[in-house]
Amino acid sequence: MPEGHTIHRLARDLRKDLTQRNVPVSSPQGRFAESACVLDGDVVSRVEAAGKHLFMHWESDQILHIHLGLIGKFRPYPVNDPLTGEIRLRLEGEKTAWHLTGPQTCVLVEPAVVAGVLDGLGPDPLRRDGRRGDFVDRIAGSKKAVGAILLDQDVIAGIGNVFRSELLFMVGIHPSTPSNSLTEDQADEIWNIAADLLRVGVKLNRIVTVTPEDAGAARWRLSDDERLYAYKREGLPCRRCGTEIVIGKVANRSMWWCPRCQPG
DNA sequence: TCTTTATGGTGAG
DNA sequence: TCACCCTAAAGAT
Repeated sequence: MPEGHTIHRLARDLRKDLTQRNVPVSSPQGRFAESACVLDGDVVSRVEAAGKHLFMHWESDQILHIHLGLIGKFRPYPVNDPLTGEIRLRLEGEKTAWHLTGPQTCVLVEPAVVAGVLDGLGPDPLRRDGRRGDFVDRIAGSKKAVGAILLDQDVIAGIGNVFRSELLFMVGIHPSTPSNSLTEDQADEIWNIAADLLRVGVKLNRIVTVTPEDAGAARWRLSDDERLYAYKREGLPCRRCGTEIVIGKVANRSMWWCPRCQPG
Protein backbone atom coordinates (compact mmCIF):
# COMPACT_ATOMS: atom_id res chain seq x y z
CA MET A 1 0.00 0.00 0.00
CA PRO A 2 2.04 2.89 1.22
CA GLU A 3 4.52 4.85 -0.81
CA GLY A 4 4.21 8.61 -1.18
CA HIS A 5 1.31 8.47 -3.63
CA THR A 6 -0.82 6.61 -1.08
CA ILE A 7 -0.32 9.31 1.53
CA HIS A 8 -1.01 12.23 -0.79
CA ARG A 9 -4.13 10.51 -2.06
CA LEU A 10 -5.22 9.88 1.51
CA ALA A 11 -4.72 13.54 2.35
CA ARG A 12 -6.96 14.48 -0.54
CA ASP A 13 -9.69 11.95 0.29
CA LEU A 14 -9.68 12.71 4.01
CA ARG A 15 -9.94 16.40 3.23
CA LYS A 16 -12.95 15.80 1.04
CA ASP A 17 -14.73 13.51 3.51
CA LEU A 18 -13.97 15.06 6.86
CA THR A 19 -13.41 18.79 6.71
CA GLN A 20 -16.11 21.26 7.72
CA ARG A 21 -17.83 18.90 10.12
CA ASN A 22 -17.54 17.68 13.67
CA VAL A 23 -15.80 14.34 13.43
CA PRO A 24 -16.57 11.48 15.82
CA VAL A 25 -13.16 10.07 16.70
CA SER A 26 -12.67 6.73 18.42
CA SER A 27 -10.20 3.92 18.89
CA PRO A 28 -12.21 0.68 18.81
CA GLN A 29 -9.03 -1.28 19.45
CA GLY A 30 -8.17 0.95 22.40
CA ARG A 31 -4.50 1.68 21.78
CA PHE A 32 -5.28 5.29 20.79
CA ALA A 33 -8.26 5.67 23.12
CA GLU A 34 -7.01 8.54 25.29
CA SER A 35 -6.04 10.72 22.36
CA ALA A 36 -9.19 9.78 20.50
CA CYS A 37 -11.17 11.28 23.38
CA VAL A 38 -9.21 14.50 23.04
CA LEU A 39 -10.08 14.76 19.35
CA ASP A 40 -13.64 13.45 19.49
CA GLY A 41 -16.02 15.95 17.90
CA ASP A 42 -13.25 18.26 16.75
CA VAL A 43 -13.10 19.77 13.26
CA VAL A 44 -10.32 19.02 10.79
CA SER A 45 -8.72 22.24 9.60
CA ARG A 46 -5.94 20.95 7.38
CA VAL A 47 -4.54 17.68 6.09
CA GLU A 48 -0.96 17.63 4.94
CA ALA A 49 1.16 14.93 3.30
CA ALA A 50 4.96 14.95 3.28
CA GLY A 51 6.70 11.92 1.83
CA LYS A 52 5.13 8.99 3.67
CA HIS A 53 3.98 11.12 6.61
CA LEU A 54 0.45 12.38 7.13
CA PHE A 55 -0.47 15.28 9.40
CA MET A 56 -4.05 16.09 10.33
CA HIS A 57 -4.46 19.52 11.87
CA TRP A 58 -7.55 20.16 14.00
CA GLU A 59 -9.27 23.39 14.96
CA SER A 60 -8.33 22.78 18.59
CA ASP A 61 -4.72 23.09 17.37
CA GLN A 62 -4.10 19.42 17.99
CA ILE A 63 -1.98 17.74 15.35
CA LEU A 64 -2.28 14.05 14.54
CA HIS A 65 0.81 12.45 13.05
CA ILE A 66 0.26 9.23 11.11
CA HIS A 67 2.78 6.98 9.38
CA LEU A 68 1.50 3.74 7.90
CA GLY A 69 4.80 1.90 7.94
CA LEU A 70 4.92 -1.36 6.02
CA ILE A 71 1.56 -2.85 6.90
CA GLY A 72 -0.58 0.08 7.94
CA LYS A 73 -3.85 0.79 6.17
CA PHE A 74 -6.20 3.76 6.31
CA ARG A 75 -9.32 2.94 4.36
CA PRO A 76 -12.92 4.06 3.97
CA TYR A 77 -15.89 1.93 4.96
CA PRO A 78 -19.64 2.56 4.97
CA VAL A 79 -20.45 4.14 8.35
CA ASN A 80 -22.80 1.34 9.30
CA ASP A 81 -20.41 -1.50 8.56
CA PRO A 82 -19.72 -3.72 11.56
CA LEU A 83 -16.33 -3.05 13.11
CA THR A 84 -13.85 -5.86 12.64
CA GLY A 85 -10.13 -6.11 13.15
CA GLU A 86 -7.60 -4.00 15.01
CA ILE A 87 -8.95 -0.53 14.36
CA ARG A 88 -6.54 1.86 16.04
CA LEU A 89 -8.38 4.95 14.86
CA ARG A 90 -11.82 5.55 13.44
CA LEU A 91 -12.86 8.88 11.91
CA GLU A 92 -16.51 9.12 11.06
CA GLY A 93 -17.67 11.15 8.11
CA GLU A 94 -21.18 11.56 6.78
CA LYS A 95 -21.41 8.33 4.82
CA THR A 96 -17.88 7.06 5.19
CA ALA A 97 -15.84 6.08 8.21
CA TRP A 98 -12.06 5.89 7.90
CA HIS A 99 -10.40 2.98 9.70
CA LEU A 100 -6.70 3.04 10.50
CA THR A 101 -5.06 -0.33 11.21
CA GLY A 102 -1.48 -1.37 11.83
CA PRO A 103 0.14 2.07 11.65
CA GLN A 104 3.75 2.56 12.56
CA THR A 105 2.85 5.95 14.02
CA CYS A 106 -0.45 7.38 15.25
CA VAL A 107 0.13 10.04 17.85
CA LEU A 108 -0.72 13.63 18.79
CA VAL A 109 2.30 15.88 18.38
CA GLU A 110 3.49 19.43 18.95
CA PRO A 111 4.19 21.74 16.00
CA ALA A 112 7.91 21.34 16.66
CA VAL A 113 7.63 17.64 15.86
CA VAL A 114 6.04 18.41 12.51
CA ALA A 115 8.77 20.92 11.76
CA GLY A 116 11.38 18.34 12.70
CA VAL A 117 9.91 15.70 10.42
CA LEU A 118 9.64 18.12 7.51
CA ASP A 119 13.16 19.32 8.12
CA GLY A 120 14.50 15.78 8.07
CA LEU A 121 12.88 14.85 4.79
CA GLY A 122 14.37 15.31 1.37
CA PRO A 123 12.35 16.96 -1.40
CA ASP A 124 8.95 15.44 -2.15
CA PRO A 125 8.08 15.63 -5.86
CA LEU A 126 4.39 15.87 -4.94
CA ARG A 127 4.86 19.01 -2.85
CA ARG A 128 5.18 22.57 -4.05
CA ASP A 129 8.30 22.96 -1.94
CA GLY A 130 9.93 19.84 -3.40
CA ARG A 131 13.03 21.10 -5.20
CA ARG A 132 14.57 18.97 -7.91
CA GLY A 133 17.91 20.67 -7.35
CA ASP A 134 18.04 19.41 -3.78
CA PHE A 135 17.61 15.87 -5.04
CA VAL A 136 20.28 16.26 -7.71
CA ASP A 137 22.71 17.65 -5.13
CA ARG A 138 22.11 14.78 -2.76
CA ILE A 139 22.55 12.21 -5.54
CA ALA A 140 25.86 13.81 -6.47
CA GLY A 141 26.97 13.95 -2.86
CA SER A 142 26.82 10.26 -2.01
CA LYS A 143 28.75 7.25 -3.22
CA LYS A 144 26.15 4.80 -2.00
CA ALA A 145 24.53 2.55 -4.59
CA VAL A 146 21.75 4.40 -6.36
CA GLY A 147 19.43 1.48 -5.61
CA ALA A 148 20.02 2.10 -1.91
CA ILE A 149 19.92 5.87 -1.89
CA LEU A 150 16.50 6.03 -3.54
CA LEU A 151 15.06 4.56 -0.35
CA ASP A 152 16.62 7.27 1.80
CA GLN A 153 13.79 9.62 2.74
CA ASP A 154 16.25 12.45 3.31
CA VAL A 155 17.31 12.21 -0.34
CA ILE A 156 13.86 12.00 -1.92
CA ALA A 157 10.70 11.70 0.17
CA GLY A 158 7.99 9.24 -0.81
CA ILE A 159 9.91 6.66 -2.82
CA GLY A 160 9.65 3.07 -1.61
CA ASN A 161 10.56 -0.41 -2.70
CA VAL A 162 8.26 -0.60 -5.71
CA PHE A 163 9.15 2.79 -7.12
CA ARG A 164 12.89 2.34 -6.72
CA SER A 165 12.93 -0.81 -8.87
CA GLU A 166 10.60 0.72 -11.42
CA LEU A 167 12.47 4.03 -11.59
CA LEU A 168 15.84 2.44 -12.23
CA PHE A 169 14.34 0.20 -14.89
CA MET A 170 12.81 3.19 -16.65
CA VAL A 171 16.06 5.13 -16.68
CA GLY A 172 18.10 2.04 -17.57
CA ILE A 173 20.48 2.23 -14.62
CA HIS A 174 21.83 -0.75 -12.67
CA PRO A 175 20.98 -0.52 -8.96
CA SER A 176 24.61 -0.96 -7.88
CA THR A 177 25.76 2.13 -9.76
CA PRO A 178 27.38 4.58 -7.34
CA SER A 179 25.07 7.51 -6.86
CA ASN A 180 27.79 10.11 -7.44
CA SER A 181 28.71 8.58 -10.79
CA LEU A 182 25.35 9.49 -12.33
CA THR A 183 25.28 12.47 -14.67
CA GLU A 184 23.19 15.46 -13.74
CA ASP A 185 20.91 14.61 -16.65
CA GLN A 186 20.38 11.13 -15.26
CA ALA A 187 19.53 12.51 -11.83
CA ASP A 188 17.16 14.98 -13.46
CA GLU A 189 15.50 12.18 -15.35
CA ILE A 190 15.03 10.07 -12.22
CA TRP A 191 13.39 13.04 -10.50
CA ASN A 192 11.11 13.79 -13.44
CA ILE A 193 9.98 10.21 -13.84
CA ALA A 194 9.48 9.88 -10.09
CA ALA A 195 7.27 12.96 -10.11
CA ASP A 196 5.28 11.62 -13.04
CA LEU A 197 4.83 8.15 -11.56
CA LEU A 198 3.86 9.53 -8.17
CA ARG A 199 1.21 11.73 -9.77
CA VAL A 200 -0.13 8.77 -11.71
CA GLY A 201 -0.18 6.85 -8.44
CA VAL A 202 -2.24 9.54 -6.72
CA LYS A 203 -4.67 9.69 -9.61
CA LEU A 204 -5.17 5.93 -9.95
CA ASN A 205 -4.66 5.17 -6.25
CA ARG A 206 -2.16 2.46 -7.17
CA ILE A 207 1.26 2.20 -8.72
CA VAL A 208 1.21 1.79 -12.50
CA THR A 209 4.50 2.41 -14.27
CA VAL A 210 4.20 0.66 -17.64
CA THR A 211 3.68 3.37 -20.24
CA PRO A 212 0.74 3.43 -22.65
CA GLU A 213 3.30 3.02 -25.48
CA ASP A 214 4.70 -0.17 -23.97
CA ALA A 215 1.30 -1.52 -22.95
CA GLY A 216 -0.74 -0.53 -25.99
CA ALA A 217 -3.43 0.61 -23.58
CA ALA A 218 -4.16 3.37 -21.10
CA ARG A 219 -2.53 2.96 -17.70
CA TRP A 220 -5.81 2.74 -15.81
CA ARG A 221 -6.77 -0.30 -17.86
CA LEU A 222 -3.74 -2.36 -16.86
CA SER A 223 -4.22 -5.35 -14.57
CA ASP A 224 -1.94 -6.08 -11.64
CA ASP A 225 -0.01 -8.47 -13.88
CA GLU A 226 0.57 -5.79 -16.49
CA ARG A 227 1.31 -2.63 -14.58
CA LEU A 228 4.97 -2.96 -13.51
CA TYR A 229 8.26 -3.50 -15.33
CA ALA A 230 10.45 -5.13 -12.72
CA TYR A 231 9.03 -5.32 -9.18
CA LYS A 232 8.33 -8.94 -8.21
CA ARG A 233 8.86 -10.10 -11.80
CA GLU A 234 11.96 -12.25 -11.30
CA GLY A 235 12.16 -15.00 -13.93
CA LEU A 236 9.63 -13.27 -16.16
CA PRO A 237 10.61 -11.72 -19.49
CA CYS A 238 11.46 -8.02 -19.56
CA ARG A 239 8.62 -6.13 -21.20
CA ARG A 240 11.09 -4.32 -23.45
CA CYS A 241 13.78 -6.86 -24.37
CA GLY A 242 12.53 -10.26 -23.23
CA THR A 243 15.52 -10.96 -20.97
CA GLU A 244 14.62 -12.55 -17.64
CA ILE A 245 14.20 -10.07 -14.80
CA VAL A 246 16.50 -10.83 -11.87
CA ILE A 247 16.16 -10.31 -8.14
CA GLY A 248 18.79 -9.29 -5.61
CA LYS A 249 19.26 -7.57 -2.27
CA VAL A 250 20.03 -3.86 -2.17
CA ALA A 251 20.05 -2.03 1.16
CA ASN A 252 18.75 -5.17 2.84
CA ARG A 253 15.61 -5.33 0.75
CA SER A 254 14.63 -7.15 -2.41
CA MET A 255 15.24 -5.33 -5.65
CA TRP A 256 14.46 -6.33 -9.22
CA TRP A 257 16.07 -5.29 -12.50
CA CYS A 258 16.64 -6.26 -16.12
CA PRO A 259 20.29 -7.26 -16.64
CA ARG A 260 20.14 -6.13 -20.27
CA CYS A 261 18.19 -2.87 -20.03
CA GLN A 262 20.14 -1.96 -16.88
CA PRO A 263 23.74 -3.03 -17.52
CA GLY A 264 26.20 -2.45 -14.75
C1' DT B 1 -4.25 -24.55 10.75
C1' DC B 2 -0.15 -23.26 10.46
C1' DT B 3 3.67 -20.05 8.15
C1' DT B 4 5.01 -16.42 5.25
C1' DT B 5 4.83 -12.11 3.34
C1' DA B 6 4.23 -6.94 2.64
C1' DT B 7 4.78 -0.57 -1.25
C1' DG B 8 8.61 0.99 6.27
C1' DG B 9 11.35 2.54 9.83
C1' DT B 10 13.95 2.25 14.33
C1' DG B 11 17.18 1.00 17.61
C1' DA B 12 20.60 -2.28 19.42
C1' DG B 13 24.97 -4.75 18.69
C1' DT C 1 23.40 -6.23 9.91
C1' DC C 2 19.80 -7.78 12.46
C1' DA C 3 15.65 -8.11 15.44
C1' DC C 4 11.69 -6.06 16.10
C1' DC C 5 7.16 -3.41 15.80
C1' DC C 6 2.27 -3.31 13.85
C1' DT C 7 -1.82 -6.38 11.05
C1' DA C 8 -4.22 -9.03 7.45
C1' DA C 9 -4.19 -11.79 3.53
C1' DA C 10 -2.08 -15.24 0.83
C1' DG C 11 0.27 -19.42 0.63
C1' DA C 12 1.74 -23.82 2.40
C1' DT C 13 0.55 -28.08 4.95
